[in-house]
Amino acid sequence: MPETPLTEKGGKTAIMNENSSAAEPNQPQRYSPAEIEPKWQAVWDADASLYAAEGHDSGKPKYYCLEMLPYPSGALHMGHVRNYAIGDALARHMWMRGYNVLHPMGWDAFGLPAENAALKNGVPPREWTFRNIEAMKKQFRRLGMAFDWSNEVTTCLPDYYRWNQWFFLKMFERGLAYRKKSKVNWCPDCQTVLANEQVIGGRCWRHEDTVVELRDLTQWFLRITKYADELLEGLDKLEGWPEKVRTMQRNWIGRSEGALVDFSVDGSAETVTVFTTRVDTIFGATSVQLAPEHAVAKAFALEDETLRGKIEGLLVEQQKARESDALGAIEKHGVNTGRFAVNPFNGERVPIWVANYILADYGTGAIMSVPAHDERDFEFAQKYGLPVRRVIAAADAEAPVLPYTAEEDGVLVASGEWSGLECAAAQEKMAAFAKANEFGTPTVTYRLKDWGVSRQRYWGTPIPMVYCDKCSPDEPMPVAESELPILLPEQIDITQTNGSPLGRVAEFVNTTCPKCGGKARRETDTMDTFVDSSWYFYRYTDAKNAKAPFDSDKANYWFPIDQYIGGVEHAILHLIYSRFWTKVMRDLGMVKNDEPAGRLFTQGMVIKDGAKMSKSKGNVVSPDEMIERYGADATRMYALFAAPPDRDLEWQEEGVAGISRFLSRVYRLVMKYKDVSAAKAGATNFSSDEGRLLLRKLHQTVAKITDDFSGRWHFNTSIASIMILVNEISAQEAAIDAGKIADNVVSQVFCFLTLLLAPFAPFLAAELWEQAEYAGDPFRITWPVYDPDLAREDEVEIPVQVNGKLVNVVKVPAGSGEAVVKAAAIADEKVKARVEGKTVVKVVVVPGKLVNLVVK
RNA sequence: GCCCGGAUGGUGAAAUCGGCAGACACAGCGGACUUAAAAUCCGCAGACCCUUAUCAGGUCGUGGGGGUUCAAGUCCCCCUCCGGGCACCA
Repeated sequence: MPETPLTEKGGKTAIMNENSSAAEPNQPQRYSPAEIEPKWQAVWDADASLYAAEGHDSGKPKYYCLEMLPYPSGALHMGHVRNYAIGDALARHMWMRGYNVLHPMGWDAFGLPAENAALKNGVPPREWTFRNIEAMKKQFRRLGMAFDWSNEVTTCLPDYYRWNQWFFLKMFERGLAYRKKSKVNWCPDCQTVLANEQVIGGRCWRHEDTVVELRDLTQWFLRITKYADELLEGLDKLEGWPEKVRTMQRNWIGRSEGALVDFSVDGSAETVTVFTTRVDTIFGATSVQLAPEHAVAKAFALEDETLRGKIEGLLVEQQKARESDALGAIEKHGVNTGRFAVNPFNGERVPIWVANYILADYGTGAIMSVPAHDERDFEFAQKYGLPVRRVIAAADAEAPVLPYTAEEDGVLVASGEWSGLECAAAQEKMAAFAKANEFGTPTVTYRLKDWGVSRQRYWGTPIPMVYCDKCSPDEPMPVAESELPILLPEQIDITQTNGSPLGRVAEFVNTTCPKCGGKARRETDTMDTFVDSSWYFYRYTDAKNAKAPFDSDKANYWFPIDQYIGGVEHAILHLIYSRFWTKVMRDLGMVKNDEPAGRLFTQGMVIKDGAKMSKSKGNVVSPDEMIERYGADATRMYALFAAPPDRDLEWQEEGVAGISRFLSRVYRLVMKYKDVSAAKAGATNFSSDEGRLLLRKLHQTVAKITDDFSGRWHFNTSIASIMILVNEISAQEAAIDAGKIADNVVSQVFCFLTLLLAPFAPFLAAELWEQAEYAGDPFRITWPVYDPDLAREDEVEIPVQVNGKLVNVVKVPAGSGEAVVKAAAIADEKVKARVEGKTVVKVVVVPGKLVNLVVK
């Protein structure tokens, strides 16, 4: 290849001017992602086995690298690009490190947008969904994502959702799936019920502006609360998960230890059971407060028309506050029922009130009010003139005695036989006493509620239950396992929006009773789509299994997921459901692991002009546009370079252009020296200082990037270090041209450079690998091995400080001991000048780091 | 109110274990090449002061205040602001 400066510069200019890449002979080609990328895309697409996971007998250690599966909305957005660029770099790196990698992809394909699109455009949901899947798969391929498509999972296919139904039946058998009437969240936009986890700040998770209503409906629930303690305790062991996510889940589960205490209702057979975390303050209880919906409150209301009206008023206030997410700010109102409850500890009669701030669905829906030691109770007591009675001594005897003491800890007073006990001890003993005397018990409550999975929508998994008119019209009966899948009818009219669309499909609804063979109706609600995503990653290990959700041996080989990557928006939703599902599957004997993922990484958002990209803000940057202009390699590499992966990333197109320029420089350099491959990456010899320098920088870069992959994941600095290496190569270009650097050094430099680039810019790496005629597939070649001897510096620069201020930098041989470093520092002219006329009090020498002279 | 993050040049950021603050880029400025522009290549670049054509030198500087230390972006205490989660949860 001709290497005259003339052709290098002049030739290149000419080509750029003509905007043509069809280089004339003797003229170097320029970097053209538009040509390289489709070429390699075709090669990779042609061989489905290329990124397929190997069998259990591969002899390699396994590595399950997983990114959260996308919803097929129609097009990938930058958040996807970032998410999958991180996962793909990791997967490719692990392949290169010799692991058997599972890196699958699928589609979270059920859901409301498909129905909405159908309503809007008249396209059947299935057609809309598959059209989108095709478009997005194309984008994935364009981006060069190394997914194992042989294990693709599409949740809206009967092959998949039949197992949702199967799991549902298993859960029903074990009492983990049940039906009950309760207050549920209703999104008027979605026209369906939502789980608690899908209500964020009182609003729908899909409709930020839509306030969720509460409705009384009979719904299917999954008993996630059975696992509440295990879900909570398991968090302590999930050290590979972000602390933030663990905290969010802890808050969500909301475990609270306390006691139940029965107050009998004076002159009635009724009992009011209160939940309290502070049973030690019970001698300070001056009233009992009931939620407006409490059964006892309702019973009182039946006897008293006026009271009923007032209680209903309180309920309305509470519901309004709930719906507008203003429960915390509600003005406390209450009504005295005129009835009394008896405190079982001291036999005292205290008035029973109904209050608007007491929630029916937390604890028992009833509390004992202790105004002296609870701020809310104090506020209420002040308003209605209820007595305030202190039962915990002030820590400071000198402290003025205020009505509301706020003491939370100390010694009990005015509490009968319990006086003198420390609060903590009293809590334990009093709860035990209550239990022994059968008027209470220690207990634990949770904020976590069972997972409501019924959706009054069409595009989802049919719930495999039937109701027989004859046998038991209100009792659901499971369909036989052999009947599965209960197919979702495809040709249906969904233009009516009220009620479950399936209810209008006679051929779906009408069936026969599994018990009596008579007429029966199918359940017409479908399952929450979060059911689909709760176990999809197990299906990836055995996606074509027609006899079971997956083979246990296969799942046990791959699980737990070694690295799971996705957005933090699923910290509670998807990630708590999947943990639950894994525990259920474990208890069914299907898997051995307790947790689905050993390590979780939540990447930051992609923002533009300081705000999350959204259509309404008009700040959306399309990945296609970026690929069009700069190529897929530059686009994904920028997504990794612009910020560390866990932080938000501000998208700046100039930055993508910068990465593209960098890749052009790499391309030019590798192409220029590709013929210096005679020696290939063999033994190294130091023919010159320049060669040694270059080799040192190379091995330092290998060390740095290898380290980043194994823990820190600061790929922005990995890429920066490749840039530094390339800058060094550029700086040594003249030396290479002058023959001062041995061919085998040059060869190793370019060979390793290509490999280091491979996880970040796979298309370019593949092209350069081929151009330089290196052997094998670069993505299966061993990751470059760092040689500490080559990476070691001969000389190090040691900053010298005087009284902590930098004065100069001295050079000493690497590994110099304290005495040498100190001598060099003291001998330095600048240091001498600074120290002159003063006394050196102390010399701090940190070998390899710095010297600090303390002078007076 | 409680809990978890975060704040570093014009911008994105780096500094991994307490040891040269600002690596690497983007934008900018200057230069080379060019009739010219684009592209490319080379160089400059925290703020301020002194000098002032330089060369060189000095002071300050990682949201604010205090502390520990020979040495603090990093550790400790207090505070401000921003993002996120939970919230009359008894």
